[in-house]
Amino acid sequence: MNKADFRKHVSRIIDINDSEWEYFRSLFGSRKVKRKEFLLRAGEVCIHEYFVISGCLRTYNIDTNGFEHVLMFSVENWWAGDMHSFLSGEPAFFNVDALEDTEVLQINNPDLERLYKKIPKFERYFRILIQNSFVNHQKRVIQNMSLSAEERYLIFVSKYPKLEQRIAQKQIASYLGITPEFLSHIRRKIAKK
Amino acid sequence: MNKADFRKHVSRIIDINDSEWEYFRSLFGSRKVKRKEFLLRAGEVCIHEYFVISGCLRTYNIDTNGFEHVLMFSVENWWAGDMHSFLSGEPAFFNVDALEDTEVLQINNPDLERLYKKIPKFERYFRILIQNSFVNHQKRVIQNMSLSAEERYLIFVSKYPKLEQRIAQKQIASYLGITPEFLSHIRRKIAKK
DNA sequence: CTGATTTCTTAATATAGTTTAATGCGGATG
DNA sequence: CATCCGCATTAAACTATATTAAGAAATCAG
Repeated sequence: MNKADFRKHVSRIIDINDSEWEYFRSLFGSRKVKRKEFLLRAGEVCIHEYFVISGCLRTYNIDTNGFEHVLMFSVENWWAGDMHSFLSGEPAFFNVDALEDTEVLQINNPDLERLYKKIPKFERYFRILIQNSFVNHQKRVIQNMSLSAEERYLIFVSKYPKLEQRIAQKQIASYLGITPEFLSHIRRKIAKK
Repeated sequence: MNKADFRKHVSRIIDINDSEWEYFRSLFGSRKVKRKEFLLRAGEVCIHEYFVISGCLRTYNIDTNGFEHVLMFSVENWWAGDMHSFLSGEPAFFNVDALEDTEVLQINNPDLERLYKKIPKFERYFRILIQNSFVNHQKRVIQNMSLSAEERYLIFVSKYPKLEQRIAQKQIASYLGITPEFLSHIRRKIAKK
C-alpha cells in the first residue's frame, strides 16, 4: 500500500479537487512505528487519529483482571485511534499498538476542527466514516450475542481473509472474545470436516 | 417529557437561534404508536429517524433461530431507527417497536440532506450524536467480552435506574445477552446479599 | 370481574467455553 | 550455534450460562 491510496479512500466518500486535497494532506504528519510499539496507551489523551499506510495496528483494552480484549485491527487504508478521547480530551479507554512495523499518517484535533471550518465537506467525510464504524459495531454487538464462537470465527475469516496469516491466533481469539485454546479447538474441528 | 426538551437536547450540542430552530423543527412530523406497534420491520427500508418525546422504543434483531436480541432501548430524548438502512436505502437489519405507548418526532433522509445543505452546523449535530453512539457501542463490545452477566446487569441498572421498573425483565435479559431465567437467578443472588 | 395469556421464578440437567497444565515448535537473540 | 521465550496444541477438570419444564404471579382482553 502507498500514500496515493489515501486520496482514493477519501474520494470514495466525497468529491475533492487538487487544492482541497493538498490542504487536507498538508494537515497530516507521517510516522513509523516498529512492531510492539505503542501509538496510544489507555489513560493518556489520544492526540491523533491515525490512517494506516502499511502494516497493522491493534486497538484493545485491558480489563481489571489484566486480560486483553481486541476491539479492532487496522490494516492498510483503515483508521485507528480512541475516538472518544481524541474528541473530548479525556483519558483514552483503549491502547493502540503495532502488530507489524507500521506507517501511519496522523492528524490532531485542532487541525481537524480547522479543516471542518475551512472545507465543511470534510465534516461530511468524517461523519460518514464514523457512521460506517458505528453500524459495524452495532452489528458486532448483536453477532456476539447471537452467534457461536465458531460462527464468529468463520465470519472473521471470510471478512478478513488475508489477516489470519499475518497476525497471531491469540490476537484473533481476543477479537472474537474467546481463549486461544478454544480457538485452537474450533480450528481443529473445522479442519476435520 | 415534552417537545420543548427537543430544542434543549439539540442546544446542548450546537448553538442555534430561533429561526434555525423553526426551520429544523418544521422538518419533523409527529407520530404516535401504541404499545407493541412497529415503527420499522427488518427487511423494510428505514424511512425515518425517530426522536422519542414520551414512551419507550426497542431496537432489536431476530436471529436465524427466531431469538430476539435487543440492541437498545430509546426513552425520552433518545433517537431510534436503523441508521444504515436510513442512510443507504438498503433493507433494515433491525426492528423497532414500542414497549409503551410512545410519541415520536420523525424526519426523513431527503429532508435531512436539505437541512445539511441549508444549515451545515446540523451536520455537526448529527456527527456528534453518531460519535457518541459509536463510542457507546465500542464500549459495549468490550464490556460484553470482559464482564460477567451479573456485572453487566449491575451496570445496566445503575446506568438506566428507572427503566427497570418500566419494561419487562425479559427485555433486559435480551439486552444483556442472557436468558430471562438466568437474569432471574442473578437477581435472586443479588437480593440475598 | 374473570379467564386467558404472558411473564417471572425455581430447579434439574445440559453444554459452550474457560482454566490449568503439559508438550512441542519456531523464530528471535546472545 | 545453542538457548530461550512466546505461541500453538491437546486434554482433563471446571464454571458460567443455556435449556427444559413446571408452577406462581402478574397483566391483558373481553
